[in-house]
Amino acid sequence: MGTVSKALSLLTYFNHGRTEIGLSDLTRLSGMNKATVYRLMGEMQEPGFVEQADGDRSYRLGPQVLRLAALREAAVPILSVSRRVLKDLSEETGETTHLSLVQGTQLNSLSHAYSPRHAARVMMEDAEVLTYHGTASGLAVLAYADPEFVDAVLSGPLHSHTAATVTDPEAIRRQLEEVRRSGMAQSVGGFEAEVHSHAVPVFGADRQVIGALAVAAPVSRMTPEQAVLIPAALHRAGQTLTHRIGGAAPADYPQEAAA
Amino acid sequence: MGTVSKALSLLTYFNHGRTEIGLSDLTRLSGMNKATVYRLMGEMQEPGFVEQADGDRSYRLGPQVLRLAALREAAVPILSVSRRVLKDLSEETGETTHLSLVQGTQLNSLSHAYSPRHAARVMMEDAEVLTYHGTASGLAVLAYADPEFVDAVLSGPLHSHTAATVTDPEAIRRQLEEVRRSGMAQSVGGFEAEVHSHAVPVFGADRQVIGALAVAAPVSRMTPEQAVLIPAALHRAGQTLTHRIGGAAPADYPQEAAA
DNA sequence: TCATGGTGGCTCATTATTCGAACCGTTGGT
DNA sequence: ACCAACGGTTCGAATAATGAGCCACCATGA
Repeated sequence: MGTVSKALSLLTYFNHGRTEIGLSDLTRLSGMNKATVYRLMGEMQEPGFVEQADGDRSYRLGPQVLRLAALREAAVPILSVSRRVLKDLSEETGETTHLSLVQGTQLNSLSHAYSPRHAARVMMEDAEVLTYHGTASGLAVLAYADPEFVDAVLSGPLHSHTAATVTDPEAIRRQLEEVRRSGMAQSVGGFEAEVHSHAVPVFGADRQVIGALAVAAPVSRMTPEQAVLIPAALHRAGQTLTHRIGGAAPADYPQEAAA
Repeated sequence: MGTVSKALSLLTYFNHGRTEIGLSDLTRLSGMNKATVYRLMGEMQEPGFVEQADGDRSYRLGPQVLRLAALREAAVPILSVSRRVLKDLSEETGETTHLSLVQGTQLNSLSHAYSPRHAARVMMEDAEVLTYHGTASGLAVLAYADPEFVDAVLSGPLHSHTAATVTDPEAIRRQLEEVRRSGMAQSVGGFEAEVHSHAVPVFGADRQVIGALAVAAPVSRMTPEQAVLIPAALHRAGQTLTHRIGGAAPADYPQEAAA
């Protein structure tokens, strides 16, 4: 592994539960040498990609990443475009909606919207890591990903989030077939109990899947009416989003909602 | 310079005018060897920090930076907090307001708000690089920065944006004295002609200056009434923002607006 | 008082990694 | 057919990364 990859991999240990990490923790998490981690973090600290907290000297992400994110949005305004789509979809369905994007080998939720219609909502956090096998979004992405990528994911360890999580690779492959047929993935309690999620893939300019758009509702609210309305609205919203970001669905992607 | 620094420095060449850069351009901009740039970009591409456009193979920032920015906001919610402060300040003053943050050796505008009161507004873009010597925000930061940092900035080349830009180091130092006395920086046409800017420093938890909050108005609207109202409102907003992000002003920072 | 075990920070001989001139294969303009 | 510029690749030489180990510091506590 190159030095740059090592340095960047250090940044992957930051998440919502761990927004600040000390030097020793970081060496343990990464398995690298302490001096190496120290030097790498020092180098990333100079331009402001990470910074050290005041009290203890633990590291956290720096302000420079905000600048890069703003420029990324300027180049590919996926988040700003998605916010509108998410908001409209939330209002139409009355449920929580969220967008997740493929980033390297992991899938991250990056934007979400709530509907004011119900007090009980499925809560979301941005920058949360979603598993490919245990979420509707993950399945929607896998169904349209490269076969090698699918193999890599399914050959790895498949963690169970709830009792309802499907972890058998063959069963998952059968689910993917079904997703390709309908153009939509579903997961009932696979990631969090009592949550029924629908998800559709979002495509980039090269017809490659880049993420997923999802609606997450409490299972108790999934009435027959909603079970028709949500897939239809979600399918439309997915096509809108793909189109607005300059993307295009592959030729075999179902043009009509058929869940 | 270490390999990691080199890799990260490549990311600094991206800006609003250049959101996609080809390999050759990047080698010219950085002065590095083409093979070096190629390898570095390749390494940053794997985890999704940069990605290659479809048509030509030019590079642009990748989706991973969005995740890091979301986590940075989770750790230090400076942008989300500032949006409220900026909005209130814009409404109170009737003018465009913006927040800029120190990132390594440069100052970047990162968030802004407009007032609906006037059709003619000073327009802003996020992630724009501001000079320290030619903007009110830059002067506000310099006035409270480390002396070594000030020396480094003033010993470098000082570009003229307009005919009114002050580029004489000694004149700038006198301006900084004045800023420290009043707690507020001003620039009339120093960055863009016809724009009168006020700015106050924003401080972090260690009483170090981390950025600046500014109001930018057309010179034609800077009536005597506004010339009193803006500094007062800005001064208050700066203290609010510093406080809300868990920061603290140094002991010698003026507690009352005195512009 | 003096270990003990934790932290962040740093050194330096060893070694693996990066560097860069030169070279491909394409593309696009003339 | 030519030339120039592009992205991408190679390989010996040179440079930069490595990591065991040390240091200072700060708790805790026997």
